[in-house]
Amino acid sequence: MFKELDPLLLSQLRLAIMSYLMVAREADFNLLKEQTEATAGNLSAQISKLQEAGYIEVEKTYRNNYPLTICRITEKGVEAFDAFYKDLKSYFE
Amino acid sequence: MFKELDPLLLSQLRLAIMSYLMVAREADFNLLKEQTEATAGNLSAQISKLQEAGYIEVEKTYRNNYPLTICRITEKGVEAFDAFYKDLKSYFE
DNA sequence: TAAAGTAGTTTATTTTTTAAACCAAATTTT
DNA sequence: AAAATTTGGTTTAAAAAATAAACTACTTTA
Repeated sequence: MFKELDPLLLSQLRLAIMSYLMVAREADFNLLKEQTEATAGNLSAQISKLQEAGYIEVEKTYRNNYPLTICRITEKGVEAFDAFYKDLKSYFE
Repeated sequence: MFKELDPLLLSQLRLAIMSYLMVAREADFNLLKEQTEATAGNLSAQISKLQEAGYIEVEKTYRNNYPLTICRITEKGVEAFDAFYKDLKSYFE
């Protein structure tokens, strides 16, 4: 009847991060912060969870002498997002 | 960019309950338990939350000497479900 | 009448979320 | 050139949510 929904994507902020990355493919911390309107702490925490799950990869580097965190969606992340969308459909006929 | 998602519906079990009631309009406790494959405790807790929010109305009665809990979706519940679906779309283009 | 089943509710543990505090380095102000 | 502020985050800790397990109350069966 109802499909299991990936709990990692059943979260507004993590879904927004993934949704943005599905299109943009990569984004730095501040861009994600602007796009999702999240607080830095919450964003940092949710990025870590997506990274641990292997849905995104995170590169920590520097730009103009400031730390720069770049997030990229992985193939696994794309698959999880697509599956989530498909599973979600079972809840709306 | 991304719409706020009703936290009450951003829960697998509550969404399943509401999804079922969107079609069936009403269901008793055991039917919901079967349809959603939830444990009784979890179902009881989530029904209470949906009731408190006014998304469903709950009638406690008896049938064949056993307690019978009937859940019905309200107009507010229908609106919330429709709005949730609409808002969710912003995450999938 | 004791055991088992039905229909739930309550309790309590675990997980999640999220705001607030913190850190290190860079920049600006005085 | 200190002191204060800003940037780009991370860590912590308190609050909220999810859920399994225990419990209640009544009924049926053996």
